[in-house]
Amino acid sequence: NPANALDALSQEGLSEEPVQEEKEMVGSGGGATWEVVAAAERRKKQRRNLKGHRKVVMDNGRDDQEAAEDNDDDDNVGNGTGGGIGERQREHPFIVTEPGEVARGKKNGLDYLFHLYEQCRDFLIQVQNIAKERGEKCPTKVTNQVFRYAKKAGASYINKPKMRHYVHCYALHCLDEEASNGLRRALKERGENVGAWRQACYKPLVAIAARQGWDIDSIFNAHPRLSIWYVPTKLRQLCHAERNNAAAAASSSVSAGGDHLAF
Amino acid sequence: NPANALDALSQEGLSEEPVQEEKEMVGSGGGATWEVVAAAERRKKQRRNLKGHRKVVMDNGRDDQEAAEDNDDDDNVGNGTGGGIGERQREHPFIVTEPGEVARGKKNGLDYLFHLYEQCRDFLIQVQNIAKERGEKCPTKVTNQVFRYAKKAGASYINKPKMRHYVHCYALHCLDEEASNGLRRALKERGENVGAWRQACYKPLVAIAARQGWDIDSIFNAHPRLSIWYVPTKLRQLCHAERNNAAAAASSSVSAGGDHLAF
DNA sequence: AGAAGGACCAGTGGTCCGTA
DNA sequence: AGAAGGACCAGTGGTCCGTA
Repeated sequence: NPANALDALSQEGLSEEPVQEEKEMVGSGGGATWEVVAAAERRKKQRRNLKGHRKVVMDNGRDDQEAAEDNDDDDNVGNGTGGGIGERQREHPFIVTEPGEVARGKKNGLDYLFHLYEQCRDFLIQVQNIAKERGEKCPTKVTNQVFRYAKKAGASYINKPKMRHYVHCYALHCLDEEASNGLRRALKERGENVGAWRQACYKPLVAIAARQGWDIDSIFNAHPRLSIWYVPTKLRQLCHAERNNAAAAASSSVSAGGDHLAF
Repeated sequence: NPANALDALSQEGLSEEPVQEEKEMVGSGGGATWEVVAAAERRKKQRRNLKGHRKVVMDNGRDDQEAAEDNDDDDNVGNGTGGGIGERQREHPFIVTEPGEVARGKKNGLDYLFHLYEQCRDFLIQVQNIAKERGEKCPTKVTNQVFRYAKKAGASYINKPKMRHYVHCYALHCLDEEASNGLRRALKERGENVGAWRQACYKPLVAIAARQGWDIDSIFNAHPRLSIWYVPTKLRQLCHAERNNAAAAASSSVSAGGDHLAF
């Protein structure tokens, strides 16, 4: 039985491919299935490399176009970026905290991270209400439109790349809070960084999917707070790869050991 | 009580706006609500006019890129474009036919139109099955991907603008086949063209929506064959406008005549 | 004049990679 | 080295308008 896709998570960077190529990939433990994905990825990268370097557009002034709509009430309940007006700092990085623990220093904790997901949900509900009033198409997910709305409403600390990056961590928090809490305590104790915690969140999620017929989409959709988030690509790929591994294991145990039972 | 939005359907081209501007608009019967939409539309048109004329790219040869995948079984059950190989004609135009009636001459009938919707559904199901097998995102609606798949599978007579154009006609056929059949017979008897029939399909649909709390999205979603189609913009707008009219009528009858009953 | 559909365009989902 | 997020890009939903 080859290394399964989950174990491959801890092997990133060990492939023959340049390290950069394998980032966020599911790993090659599954064999042919993942070669296809990896090949598509390579082609994409190549296309990109044919183009010039990224344009850099900086505008240090305020965007006056919608300044009037800004809402300066900062209901950022994490440590945020402090009170510096007009400094436009980044948010403080996350650290692994236990449930209930407040991050000290220029850091934000994981309860704060999960709180951001709840805030996005509130913004979605507002966007939905406006759409319904106007008789317009009503989003069922947290879309670009919702992120734009959040920004206009003053929640400049919410952005799409960040929220998408940690969706599966929030999923575990929603689907099995006990497991999520345990994982946080364990990773904190080991002194791991946020990236390691984030990686570690995949495994219990795939285990949940295994118990529910591998249908990660319906698992997301069945949970009221989770259903508004797109299933992350990598989580979907992991579930698929593991389902194939499980099926292969089952069928080989039938053809090898199963004979004794069947006849 | 001003002309309601549905009656306004038969008034297209009577507005003070240039005729072209009002095409596919809901009508101005509703007042302020529709002024906003019309204004947005005008701005859009203006933006477009600032740009140059459309580029014209013609390639009269075959697109060899995916010729190998072509499927020459023509299961077009309508009159289609006949057997001319490599002629690349358009489909014959639709005419208003009664249920069961086959169009004669270079025309296609409405049963054939509805059959195209069923074919799209079959193509969607195939795309969904492939996506599930591969563990990829699985579309729930007839998307660009499905139209592309249909074309590759040889159904070159299916295209997005056509299918979107008549979605609400198919909706009526799904939701109230009796009413749909009656409308077809009536419009045929009056010698109306397809455009007139298409316009006439809106009214009974809005009446259905009225009976179901004006929620056209949930009406579509509740029907297994209809749920795979996006609700057409104009139908959504008509339902919204009529809901507002109905609410206004109800509230004015409360404030005017309702007094007698309430006190 | 009525109709079919190639082609366009604004804004999407997805995430890379220059930045701090 | 680890992380936050501006910015990019391929492919979408929507439908106009040059064409037959």
